[in-house]
Amino acid sequence: MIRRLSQARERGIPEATVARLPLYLRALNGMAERGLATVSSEDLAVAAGVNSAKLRKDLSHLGSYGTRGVGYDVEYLIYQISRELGLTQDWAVAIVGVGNLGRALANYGGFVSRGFRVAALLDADPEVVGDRIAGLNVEHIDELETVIRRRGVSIVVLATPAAAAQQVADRVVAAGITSILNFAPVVLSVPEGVDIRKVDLSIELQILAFHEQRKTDRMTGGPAMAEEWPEAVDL
Amino acid sequence: MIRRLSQARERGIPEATVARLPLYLRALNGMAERGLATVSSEDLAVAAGVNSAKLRKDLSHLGSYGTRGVGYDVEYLIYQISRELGLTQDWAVAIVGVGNLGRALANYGGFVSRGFRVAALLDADPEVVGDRIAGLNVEHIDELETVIRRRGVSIVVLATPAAAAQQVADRVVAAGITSILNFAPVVLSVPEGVDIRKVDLSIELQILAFHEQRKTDRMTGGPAMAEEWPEAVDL
DNA sequence: CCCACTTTGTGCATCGGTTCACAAAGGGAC
DNA sequence: GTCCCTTTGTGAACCGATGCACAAAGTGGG
Repeated sequence: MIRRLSQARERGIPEATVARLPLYLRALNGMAERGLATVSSEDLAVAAGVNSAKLRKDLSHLGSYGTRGVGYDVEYLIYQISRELGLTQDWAVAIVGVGNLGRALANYGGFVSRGFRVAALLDADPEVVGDRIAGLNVEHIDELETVIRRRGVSIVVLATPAAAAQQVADRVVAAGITSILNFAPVVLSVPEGVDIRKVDLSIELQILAFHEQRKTDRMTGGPAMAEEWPEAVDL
Repeated sequence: MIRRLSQARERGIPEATVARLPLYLRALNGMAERGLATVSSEDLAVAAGVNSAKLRKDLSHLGSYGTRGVGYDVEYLIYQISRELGLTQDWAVAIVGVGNLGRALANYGGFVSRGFRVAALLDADPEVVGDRIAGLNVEHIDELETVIRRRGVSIVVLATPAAAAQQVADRVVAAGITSILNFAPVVLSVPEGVDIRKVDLSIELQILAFHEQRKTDRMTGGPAMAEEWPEAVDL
């Protein structure tokens, strides 16, 4: 018996591929809205901003969903990617920390794109507890464990000050959460098995600055070449 | 003549290393505040959440700044990394799009950590133009080119709706900007030589969902294994 | 001055990811 | 049915990044 499906599906999609699937999904949704029925790897690759060989290899990790000579069925591919990413179920998300950023996240519409639902907002500041934001009541951080349990929260977004993040992380992990999106500028330490993704504005800016500096250096003929430590520290 | 410095500094720090330098810098700043004079690669690596061999290799790309048997001088290393990242000069940043997110960014203190200064806020909505946010006047997007030129803006943060992002990107590029931090959920197309970094909440959540699903699948004995396309589309 | 100990810097093996380039597969015309 | 055209799926070469493991370099004690 020749197994036609799932030659490459014995559990294990490369991390780099997983990170691109949401991109493909977004491009596909745009195409579906514009009424396209099928799309070639070339066109989809352009829309997603990657090269077509990479796109095909990525999709091949999910299964063999294209038709040679034709391309991919847009709706079908949307379904397959959504399923693979786990977006056919809906995920209850709790946001901890309702400062400027937390508020922005709560109100961010596209964030509830598909599959995600903000189920709770929590904060430690009695000043904001009770406020109504994006149709939700802000609850006190003391309710954290209860809220997670009662509302089936499985993903927590940390938008707290840096100083509070580790402490909150410990509590949500203790409450059984294994997926955290961290906006606080700290390195969180969590037990194995807990996934953390980090978004850090400051780091992104610094990376840009590095490249920007290099670009302007090039124009002005390189850096001062022997820019030394201001004090008299000789190597 | 044996060149003692810059064996490995002939222009070209790996991208992966650049992305970690800000992490090291943050950890080092914390240590400097606590009064530490020197630090070993092992300790710094733990603080930054990486492994020590990687840390040493990263630092070796900047030069040979450690002392065997001792470690690294905290202040000196802070200076070297800052210089390499271009943080010894200050960068004027403009934020375009003053919705919830733009506001949060403008107010985000740690963002002006060192070297960055929000020099302008711009928006297309006459409703918000003129508002005072984080000590700055919100200006109309028509002023974009003027503001960039007059205030020496070299990094632009896009926090506009998805639909407006490409158009704004075209304008800032035309105005000479080559570094963009994009928060809008679109793939921007820009000429070669322009650096774009993208922050996308929705994508991060989807990646988390993927892993979360996999974890729960494992517990319940794998996915339904032959979960098919709902309609009668036979492969 | 010498020895024991610490810690850096790096050569090397390895791994994961990207890209090329092409055989295999399907569609459509005649 | 046959031929030609399009497009997928993938083997294989390549490239950058990671991690091990150790020699080289420095410190401090006696």
